[in-house]
Amino acid sequence: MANNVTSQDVARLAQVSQSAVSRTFTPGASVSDTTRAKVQVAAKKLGYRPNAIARSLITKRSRMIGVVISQLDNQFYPLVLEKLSQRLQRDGYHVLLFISDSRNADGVLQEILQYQVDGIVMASTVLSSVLAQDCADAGIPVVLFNRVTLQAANDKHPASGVTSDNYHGGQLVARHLANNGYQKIAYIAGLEDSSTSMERERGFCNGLVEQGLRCFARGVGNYSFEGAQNAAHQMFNVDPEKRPDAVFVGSDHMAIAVMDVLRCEMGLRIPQDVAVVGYDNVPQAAWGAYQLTTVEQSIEPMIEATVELLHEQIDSGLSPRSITIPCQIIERKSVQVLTTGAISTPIKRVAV
Amino acid sequence: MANNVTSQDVARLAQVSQSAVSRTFTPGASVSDTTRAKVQVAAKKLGYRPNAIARSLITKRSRMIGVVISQLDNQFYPLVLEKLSQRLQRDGYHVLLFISDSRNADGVLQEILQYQVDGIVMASTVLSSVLAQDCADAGIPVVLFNRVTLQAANDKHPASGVTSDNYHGGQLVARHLANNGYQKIAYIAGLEDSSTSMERERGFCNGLVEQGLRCFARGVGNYSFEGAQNAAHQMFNVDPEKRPDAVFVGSDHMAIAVMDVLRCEMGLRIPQDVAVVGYDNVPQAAWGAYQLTTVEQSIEPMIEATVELLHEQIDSGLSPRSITIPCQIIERKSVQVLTTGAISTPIKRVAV
DNA sequence: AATAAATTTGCATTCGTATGCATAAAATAA
DNA sequence: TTATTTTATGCATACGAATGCAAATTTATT
Repeated sequence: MANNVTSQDVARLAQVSQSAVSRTFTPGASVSDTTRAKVQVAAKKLGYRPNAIARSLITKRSRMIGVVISQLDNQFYPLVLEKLSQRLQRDGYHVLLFISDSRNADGVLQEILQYQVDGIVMASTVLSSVLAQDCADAGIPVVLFNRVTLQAANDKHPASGVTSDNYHGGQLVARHLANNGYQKIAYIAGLEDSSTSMERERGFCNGLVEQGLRCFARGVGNYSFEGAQNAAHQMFNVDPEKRPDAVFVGSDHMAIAVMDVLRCEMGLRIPQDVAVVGYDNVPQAAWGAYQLTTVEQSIEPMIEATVELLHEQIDSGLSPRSITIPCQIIERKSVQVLTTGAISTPIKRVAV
Repeated sequence: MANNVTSQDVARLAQVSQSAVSRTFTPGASVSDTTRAKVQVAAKKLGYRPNAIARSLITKRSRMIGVVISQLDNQFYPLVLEKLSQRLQRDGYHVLLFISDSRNADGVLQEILQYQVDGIVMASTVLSSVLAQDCADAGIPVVLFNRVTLQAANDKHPASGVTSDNYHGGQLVARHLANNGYQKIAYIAGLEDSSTSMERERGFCNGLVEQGLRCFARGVGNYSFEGAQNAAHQMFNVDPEKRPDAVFVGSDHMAIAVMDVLRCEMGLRIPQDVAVVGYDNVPQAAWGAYQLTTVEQSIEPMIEATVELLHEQIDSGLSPRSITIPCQIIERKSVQVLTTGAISTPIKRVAV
């Protein structure tokens, strides 16, 4: 923080008032061309750079958005962060980053609030929704990214939210697997209490029922690599006939862990022995070694919606609302596709 | 930015002066226990939260560190960001994030400077070192992460830097491959003008010479997935005898792209037909499908050094300096290891 | 109990910029 | 040319917290 030259200094050199300097750097303010020119010359000569801190103090706008995120090991989130940051930069906002972690969550969020951020994006499944509530109560616009507030009871200050259509995504997977003849279809959940995982599972199970099936087995991976490995072990370390012939995993990140366990540790072939479907469509899902069929969560429209909601609340003072982004299945090679034309009723799949 | 209650409000309610309120929230300031208690009660009642913006204005310390980063698709960088952010949070600093991208780099960096950050960490290979110079000239401590300033000429304001021992890393790879009997050893570079890629290549080539070999082929992947795929195509789409039997790739991210091309598109086996070695040791390198032998860049010590350098410059006003972190080879299964005991001279490897 | 020393406290000012208000200058209309 | 409107400019103040200084209070010393 070593920028010493102030608008006063520039004013002195340019022989104008400090107001004039301020006005040349404030878009839309009233300054004559001659004055502006004088100021700009002086400013350049001194290397003047307006002090955003001082500006924030008086305008009560910091032009900073607090972004709370975690699980950066799941490639989906770095990508979100990248796009979101670039998108906000385009609008002249900057990202004050906070990597959440169950321990310090509360404390550091308080610190973020001290920085008078104009809004907050919470893209952390781990974070309790109580914190989101705190911010909303403090009058700061909050947008939940990829998650949803659970408690509808205390709806005095609800938060905005953007999610993909998790229910429908799960449903699509159920149909896809059932339509391709799989019968013993399992689910590996993410975090038990996360809205994403719950919705995906609900859509998935209902989808199965719709196809005359039911969920054959269920594990929990907590959205972590290790969690998914454990779940895979538990689920597949059983008699072959009690083993699922397909598994829907709550995120690509976990699905890849599952595939590694299945192939490298248990010698199973994908998709011949087991089909695997993920969720997110992270770049790794397309990698040659995995070729994972998955449900795409389109980052761009989700970001776009997030920024729109932020603006609605910051600039227009509108009420919070939720936006759901449609999703679609991306078919790759981790599911074996029946070639016998259109199928209406499930067909018994036999060992290959 | 909707926190309306100020230290004045608290002072009024607690029946003390504004100074007293300020002092209760300033560690080490002189306040009696009774006053502090009164203030804390009032503050809690009003939901008071000190305004970090106002504080920064007067203390001339924003407690924000600007972090400039790019290539978040390469898992190494999200991990760096995560660790760095958490480490800075521990010290009461916050991260103002800037995703760089060749186009807007200059403009947005100026904006970051306006926010009076106390220091800047540049972890973007893409960014021109001119910008680093600009910051240093502005008197703001800069630490280059995983790169080094090229121009030693204008050493009036050098920047600090943290790198792994890239030269030695390259050398280790050369020895490892040569010692295991590989003879036609190639290199796929990252960005041609990045210090990391240059140093790794220099160490690698010298290491080969040391073993009586020379670099058999060379490609450029620019640290991108697509770049690496192209480089692999060019390098391996040739007569089998003109094909390398081992390739050192400038980053794991690229190495994985190369492996996919080699295996899925060209039907080559790793390590039987071609050995592959990467750099970084990202989590994916350990994934079952890749099992990539690589050079580890230890993130933790690199972050630790980065924070140390920042503190040196911010708090103690010391001069910039550079720190090099040692690295080591992590052996996995993408290189075939000779089992014939210790080897002093290169041994001709025959087709398996 | 009286004095000296140490600790609290409040007053007033400061940080760097934005902005309402009144005045001065320029542009337009009569 | 004069009157009227429009546009520029500077002055003074505000934003919210931190801090040097002096006065007031408490504590320690004799």
